[in-house]
Amino acid sequence: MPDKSSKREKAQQELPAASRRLQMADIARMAGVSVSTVSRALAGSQLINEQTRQRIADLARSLNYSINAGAQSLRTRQNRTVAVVVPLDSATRQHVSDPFFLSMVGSLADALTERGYDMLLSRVDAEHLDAVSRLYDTGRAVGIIMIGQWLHHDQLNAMALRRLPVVVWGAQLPQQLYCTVGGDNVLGGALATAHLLERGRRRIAFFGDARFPEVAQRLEGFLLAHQRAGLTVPEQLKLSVAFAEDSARAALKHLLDAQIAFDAVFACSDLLAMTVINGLRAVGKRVPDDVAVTGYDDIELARYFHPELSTVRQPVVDAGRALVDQLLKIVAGETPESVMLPTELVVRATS
Amino acid sequence: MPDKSSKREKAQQELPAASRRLQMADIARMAGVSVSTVSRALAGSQLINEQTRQRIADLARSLNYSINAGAQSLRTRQNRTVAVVVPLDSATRQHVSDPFFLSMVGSLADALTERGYDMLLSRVDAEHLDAVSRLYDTGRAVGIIMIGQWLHHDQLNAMALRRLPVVVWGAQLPQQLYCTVGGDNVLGGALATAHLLERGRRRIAFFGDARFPEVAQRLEGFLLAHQRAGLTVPEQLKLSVAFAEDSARAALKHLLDAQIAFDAVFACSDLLAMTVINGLRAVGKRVPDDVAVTGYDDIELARYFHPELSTVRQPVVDAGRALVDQLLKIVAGETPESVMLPTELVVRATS
DNA sequence: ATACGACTTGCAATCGATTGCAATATGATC
DNA sequence: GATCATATTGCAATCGATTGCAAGTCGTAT
Repeated sequence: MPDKSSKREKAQQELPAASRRLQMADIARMAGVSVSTVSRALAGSQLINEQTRQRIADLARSLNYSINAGAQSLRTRQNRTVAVVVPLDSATRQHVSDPFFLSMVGSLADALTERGYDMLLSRVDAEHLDAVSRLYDTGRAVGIIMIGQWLHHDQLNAMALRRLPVVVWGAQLPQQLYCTVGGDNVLGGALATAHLLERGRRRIAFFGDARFPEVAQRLEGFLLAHQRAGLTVPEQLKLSVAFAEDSARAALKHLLDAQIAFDAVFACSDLLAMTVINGLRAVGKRVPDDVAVTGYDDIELARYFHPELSTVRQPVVDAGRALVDQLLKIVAGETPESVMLPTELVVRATS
Repeated sequence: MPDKSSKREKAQQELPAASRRLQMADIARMAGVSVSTVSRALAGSQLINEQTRQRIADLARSLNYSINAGAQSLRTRQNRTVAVVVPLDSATRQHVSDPFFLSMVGSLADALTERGYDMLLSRVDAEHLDAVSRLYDTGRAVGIIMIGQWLHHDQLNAMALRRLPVVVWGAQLPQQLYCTVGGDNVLGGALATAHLLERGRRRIAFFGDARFPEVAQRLEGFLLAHQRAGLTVPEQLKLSVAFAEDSARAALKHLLDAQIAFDAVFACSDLLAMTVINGLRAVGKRVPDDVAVTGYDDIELARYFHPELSTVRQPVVDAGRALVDQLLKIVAGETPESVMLPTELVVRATS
């Protein structure tokens, strides 16, 4: 090759070949063919002679060569990466470490792996949720799965309007432009409540922060079950409790201090339920004899708890699959419906 | 522009501009400057007139434009993504769902976010661990963090030989070519054991699978503590227990059925410990009165357990930071030492 | 009026792959 | 032996950005 080379990009040439990342041109040179042929061979094109193809494939494998993802996706305009976003609460500066969300991440990782997708995991400040779109705008991911809609209904709608491929784990809301996958929270709330009522409990305290859509729906189910039983719920028993340990402890303390009678607690997460049970135990109340408690989520450790926790199961594995399925549909240009997954009550020992 | 255009790539032009992903050329056209200028403006180059820069930046922001990551990393040969790998056990076809690993993922996500890196999360079949290198070979990630070395010491060494930037959460081993970050397992094992001995326990059962390097070291500490106290451990009390619930249950059943006396259990994970405690309770043994139990990891739920679990804390947050730090050093061309993080005993109610 | 330097901006090559079309080799057909 | 269809392979443009160098503008000193 004559002096067509410029002195522009110099670093490359001077490095010892060994320490450079292998690229298609290297394979081509070693195989004595052109880059096009290597590209086609590795893509399994019919155009390439079977022997050549095999030879190139073997060579590439033996050298541990793999195609540069950036270059490939640049040229083909596609990639196989999905962004999963776990919003973190900047207000409390605390990381969303609820085991339920973590297990959802695990389930998503599996579902994506099954389908040959990679997962880009981001924690994003819930206040700057729009930063999420960057993951898509930069072409890093073909779509976004958000775990938890929290208080961000409007922002999510805005994102959907911008035509961002996004699916959200959460509740279905009226006026919702984005696709959600979630459990049947009304049913879940109703099931747990009806169960407690059936057990003869009449003063069931609700522990949850109804600003969150999912919790609001569970509250709705809670009230519905009472209504069906011809009962009304005193305001005192509807406690606004954040998904945080001290919040649950404070609420329990409030009930006890104010001497508000209650014989059951419907907690909106298993962690809340466990905190409540431990708090009750600390003041000498027995579970479920004095107070029955149900949780929500059915995290793995609910079975390990003592007494084993009665709870409403969220189908994490199905959820992971469904979230991925719906997202891929959106990516494929469809506009899939939101999905509501079946929810079931798991009665164990705390109720 | 004259007829220099070919009919090759046609899709692009015909699409309504709205549905196409915005690119630098669009911004350039709208701002009435060249692509180079936009590139420099967005990169904050001093070469660009401040007003122009501001104008372009505003335009880009208002249009929600962000630079295509693939093209950028192709050109600059760098990117800000780290792959985190959670091996999954293909033998049992079971997903590694231990809360400890999940919380490590969370901690890594935080540590990476702090440093402006994205996290690519993969679950990889432990049998085909070499697939991991693909994440690097394809240029998708600048380096790899493996959570758990399991039984793959040799494969990890091989990867290090291939000069893959990789850091592993696990134990330091002799002849180790890769960088690890881990707790002081020998110390951890010794601390818990010494504590149980101090409490007057003399027949402590060890629950763990010593094929795993970390567990082997905990066993070493376990034996060391006995030795220091002038005691020896009967073989019967060293039980090989996998990180799985049924395995723990079976081991406990074996102890009881064979009427092997024991007054304490040192379990190599909190999940194991909880399983043991529940099993003991099922047969009417009291914890810690009849049998004291300590776990390992100090997962968040250890505090929620009843009785609250005594355990050896693994510093998950520091671990995340350290793993990231070491990896970035490797990426920067250094060859950092392995890190051993401090380990402490947390005495709660089960011992 | 000319020249020179300081600022700004644009041109065009480049990153590592993919792919339409042209080019070549091979064998079959007449 | 010339022609043509078929099977393989290579050339060169392209994806969306970055960046060295050239070129342009403007003010001012000569």
